[in-house]
Amino acid sequence: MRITKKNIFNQVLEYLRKEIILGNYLKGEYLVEVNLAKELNVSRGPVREAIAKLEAENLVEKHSNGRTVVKGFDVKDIQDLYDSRILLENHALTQISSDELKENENLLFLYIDQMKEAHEKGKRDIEIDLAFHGLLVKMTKNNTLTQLWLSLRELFRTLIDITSEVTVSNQKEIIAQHVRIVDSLSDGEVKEAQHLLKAHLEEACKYCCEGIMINKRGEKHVTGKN
Amino acid sequence: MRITKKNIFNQVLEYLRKEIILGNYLKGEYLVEVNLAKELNVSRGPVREAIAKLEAENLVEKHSNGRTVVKGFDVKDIQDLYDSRILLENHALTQISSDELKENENLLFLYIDQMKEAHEKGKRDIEIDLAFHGLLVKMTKNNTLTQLWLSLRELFRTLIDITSEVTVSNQKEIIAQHVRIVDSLSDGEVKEAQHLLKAHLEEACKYCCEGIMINKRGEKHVTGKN
DNA sequence: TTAATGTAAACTGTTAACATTTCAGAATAT
DNA sequence: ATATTCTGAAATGTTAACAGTTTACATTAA
Repeated sequence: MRITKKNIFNQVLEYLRKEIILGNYLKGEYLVEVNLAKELNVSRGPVREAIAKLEAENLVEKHSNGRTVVKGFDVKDIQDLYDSRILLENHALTQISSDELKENENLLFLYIDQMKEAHEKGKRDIEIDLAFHGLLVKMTKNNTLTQLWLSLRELFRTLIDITSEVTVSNQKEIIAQHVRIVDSLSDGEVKEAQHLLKAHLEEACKYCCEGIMINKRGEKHVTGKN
Repeated sequence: MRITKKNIFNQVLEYLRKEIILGNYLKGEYLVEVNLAKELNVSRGPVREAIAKLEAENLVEKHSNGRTVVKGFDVKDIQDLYDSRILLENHALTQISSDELKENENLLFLYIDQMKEAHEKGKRDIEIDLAFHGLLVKMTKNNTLTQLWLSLRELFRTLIDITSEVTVSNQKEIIAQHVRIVDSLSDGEVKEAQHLLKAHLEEACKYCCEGIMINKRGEKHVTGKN
């Protein structure tokens, strides 16, 4: 990996997150700060910070003796992630006040327009997609709910990033689904919006699993030796 | 605060978490690594780590310039926390297989017995209480759901710890509610279990809000000056 | 007076070194 | 042979110093 001088911690984090998801670090493998620091030509500080974040993302586990072991990542984990995201976002839909919706409707449609724009250029704009879904949660005004959603955000960003070659094709349908969700919400049809959102995310999950399978390195359980 | 030689990072974290919740650091106030390090007689490393965790707990916010500002904590935040916990745990109840339940029923009742034991000694065992609720979530086998719940755990531990003088009185009722929840689950009455769990946590929330109000320092909005 | 510019202090990001704990294997005793 | 104790290596926890950026404020120009 090429590490530039600034924001070292973030670069290390993104590198490790991607490698674990892709299976280049295997379940049971130890992450040793000194070794990683040497490999990546950085000091232990940023590596330590990155590992702490990976722990919060459930990709590694810190033992009581301080050592860090990779938890691995497979299709089941993707499904768990999407299941939980469906739970959070569908709950969010029930908690949005009509005032709050009115205030943010324009922004929701702006995001939709920006996705259309990107799609016309043959691109997929992950950030805007996540901003759209994030706004649905933010509109609840529930700080904890928002925080929980945000704690999954980077993981989804990486997942979508890795699998974008699979998902870029059905961008048009994704955008249409976003429109339908907002329309249902505006009409006060919360149940309908929930149904649409669930289907939307389940489809995304399906494509994501496919995309990961394609890119993932072959599984092989490693018994924990450094 | 007295800082002992080992596990400095954790001590700093718990100190800061408690202080922010109690309102001894106010909304808008800056957390400066160098100052905190001097105040607590430790180096910046552990302080940095602690601040990163506080950020994940939504108690502070890191600006793009790197500076850390306290987000504050009030009754609304407690309600958000409990609302989200109800969401996670009630969803968990729907996802527990009967096999999984059979396997863990004994452990659930063990926790209940341990709470009874503590109660007979006039104590309240926070850890066991949290272990009980945590097991409900773990039984879903959904890694993400479990992780989300765990990310709230320390915050709840601190909250319950601060407010334990209020909640220790109704320990007996809390234990009885735990029993009823497990019984409903065992009978396959998931809806009933959800209803009981929701009421259980809403009551806990109420007592927690009371307890915090008693212990909290008077609010005063500080405009962000170091 | 207001805006622009320069500068020292304050603060974070990063690195490197020191301290302590944990681990693995050799040496010893039973 | 098996168990136990010792010892050095390896890894984490912590500290301290360095580098770069941002902030705050004084100075200058319009």
